[in-house]
Amino acid sequence: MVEDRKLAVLRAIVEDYVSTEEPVGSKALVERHSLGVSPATVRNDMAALEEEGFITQPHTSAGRVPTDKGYRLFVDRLTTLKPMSAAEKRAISAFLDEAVDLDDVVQRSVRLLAQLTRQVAVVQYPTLARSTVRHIELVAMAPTRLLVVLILSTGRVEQRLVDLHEALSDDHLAELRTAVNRVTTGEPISAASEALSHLPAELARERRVAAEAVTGVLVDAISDHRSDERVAVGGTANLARFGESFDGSIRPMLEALEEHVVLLKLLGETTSGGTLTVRIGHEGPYQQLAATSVVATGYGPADAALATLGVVGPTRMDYPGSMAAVRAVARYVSRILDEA
Amino acid sequence: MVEDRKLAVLRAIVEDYVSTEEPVGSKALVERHSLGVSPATVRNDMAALEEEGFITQPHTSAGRVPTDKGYRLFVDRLTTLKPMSAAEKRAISAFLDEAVDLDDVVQRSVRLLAQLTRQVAVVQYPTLARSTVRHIELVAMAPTRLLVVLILSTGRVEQRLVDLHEALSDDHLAELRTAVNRVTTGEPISAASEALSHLPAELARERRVAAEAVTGVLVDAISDHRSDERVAVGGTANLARFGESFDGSIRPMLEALEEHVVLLKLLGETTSGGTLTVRIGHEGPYQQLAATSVVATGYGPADAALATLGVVGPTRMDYPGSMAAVRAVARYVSRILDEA
DNA sequence: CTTGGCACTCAGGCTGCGGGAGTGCCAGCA
DNA sequence: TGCTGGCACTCCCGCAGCCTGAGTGCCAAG
Repeated sequence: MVEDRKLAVLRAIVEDYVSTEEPVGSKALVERHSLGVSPATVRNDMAALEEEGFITQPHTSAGRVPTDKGYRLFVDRLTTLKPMSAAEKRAISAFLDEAVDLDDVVQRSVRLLAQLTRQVAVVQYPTLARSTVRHIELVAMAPTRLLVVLILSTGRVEQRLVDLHEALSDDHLAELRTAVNRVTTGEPISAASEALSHLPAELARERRVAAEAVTGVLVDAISDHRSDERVAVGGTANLARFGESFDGSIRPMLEALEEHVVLLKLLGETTSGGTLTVRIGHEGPYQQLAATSVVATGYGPADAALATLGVVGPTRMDYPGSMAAVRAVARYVSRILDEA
Repeated sequence: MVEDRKLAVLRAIVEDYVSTEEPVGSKALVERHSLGVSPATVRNDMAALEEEGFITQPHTSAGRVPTDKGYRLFVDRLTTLKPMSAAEKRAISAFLDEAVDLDDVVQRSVRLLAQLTRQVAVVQYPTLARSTVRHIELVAMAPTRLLVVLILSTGRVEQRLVDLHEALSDDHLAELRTAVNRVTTGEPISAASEALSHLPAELARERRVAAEAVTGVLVDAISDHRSDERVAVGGTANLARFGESFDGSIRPMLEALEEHVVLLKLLGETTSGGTLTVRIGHEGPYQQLAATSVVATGYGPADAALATLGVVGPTRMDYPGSMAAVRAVARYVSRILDEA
């Protein structure tokens, strides 16, 4: 009973602090939330909550502010993430449906997420690791020059130019094309890579050199994890709104947003299934970003997430809203990718 | 003679102000620059410069600060942009040479430019408008589903899925592939688009439906100027360094960086040939960004620039350095694109 | 045209002083 | 045992005033 009220008080503190950005006092609390008790009672509860480390005072005679531990409790036990309204759902769905290709899907998602949450949004491009090869195309650009196009199941397209030592006839080219597609189509990229590297040995000697050049570049493109590190970022302008929420400077934040590797680490392990990950302040891997929280989730087919998307903001952020938005966007994106 | 000294004073003011970010007074000036005259003399010159509108005082009894007009004069007449050092050149060249594809070139350029200038760098992706069609590939993904891949001379690759109403035999597919390539290869995209839209009419009736679907999607992809609006942005973290250089808030700046259309307008008309464009403060199209300057130039083949790249920063920026860096990067990027 | 001298101005840092929001504690009451 | 009103206490914050120092404009002399 008393415990329940203490939690209600904590919830009220978090909500008020998030919306006003100012330490919240006992009097203001009872006025704005109908707790049914007097300020004095609330003060007692607050003292207890402070004792337990959920809230703190910036200085004597100031109101209380949630600690990271307080936010954690709030997120774990006090949050019911309100579902998106029907109108919002329609808007999301309509906006994402207009996307013409993978790039566009990612761009749109990041914009959408930034707008919905009014925070900085981050969307990782679908990882290569889980995709399968859809098709490989070889195009002769010049007698000794080939364009190699690699198309993956996620819609990602990689292309490379290959210079050959000697000209390749159309027939040999067709043969090679058939061969590489035969061993790779439908395969996950790891298997494809494996198969490709064995391929030249199976061919007649005179084609082997050309084949090696082509498979070499393909293996290279496949194992090039550059694209695993790609992320799209949006809503940076929202940082300005927070001004001093990040104790002092938004600099570390801006730096993190530039370093995609850092961002990915922030987003954390990609979780599959609808699991939302919430990292609050110091829980994250970077000292510099102790005033920063992350709400993220994986997206892609239910059983095997392709990548992660989420929002990054000050610890004093609207968790229920952000969580709902992140989950909703992840769902819609997953669906879109599934259809394509 | 006197005029010359006045200009020297202006230059000194700009240089000092840029490096210290503080209004510069007559005494400090003669100490740091060997002007060979006394502070009193400098004061007279300053009064004249202020009269003419090149400098201003934030308030009485403060030092002087250059006005936009002052920067303009500095850039137009007082700047000798020092060439990059040999080491810098090598570094630039080496870094850009590692790029594997167009995307990578752009990404690397933007990073490089941001590092060299310690400002926010912006690189526009090569426009479609001036590119020619290199190849079109049609790949059957399923009996009634085609993947259409459009490869342009700049290295850009667009891909679209097309659903057909009825299955297309391999022969017909090959025929169609030959046909679309015949009328488009090597053509600039405007001509290619034109040619494609006439193509179906030339074909036998039973192939026309499929052809229309394919050419339709191609024309669509070609005339889709989405990609003309694409830009890469880097070095945002440098904004933090400037803190209050943008009178008050970096917000408008952050917003501009998100809106690619705005950014492109900021960069301005793409100029061909080595011409550097410098926009200072209010000269730009946006009221909001009156404290912002842009140094930009076109890149691509000497006669026909493909797109623009540059840096964006506070009006109090290092113009000679930025200009040199922008020019150098533009040159190297042009060369790389030429080779590819 | 330059220079040293001089009086003047004013932003910014420092100090001191309430006001007010908020707290902790305590005694009384249900 | 838990809630409540009262009360003394703390201390941030905003405001007013002071003062210093950098910087200026003007002037008369070289």
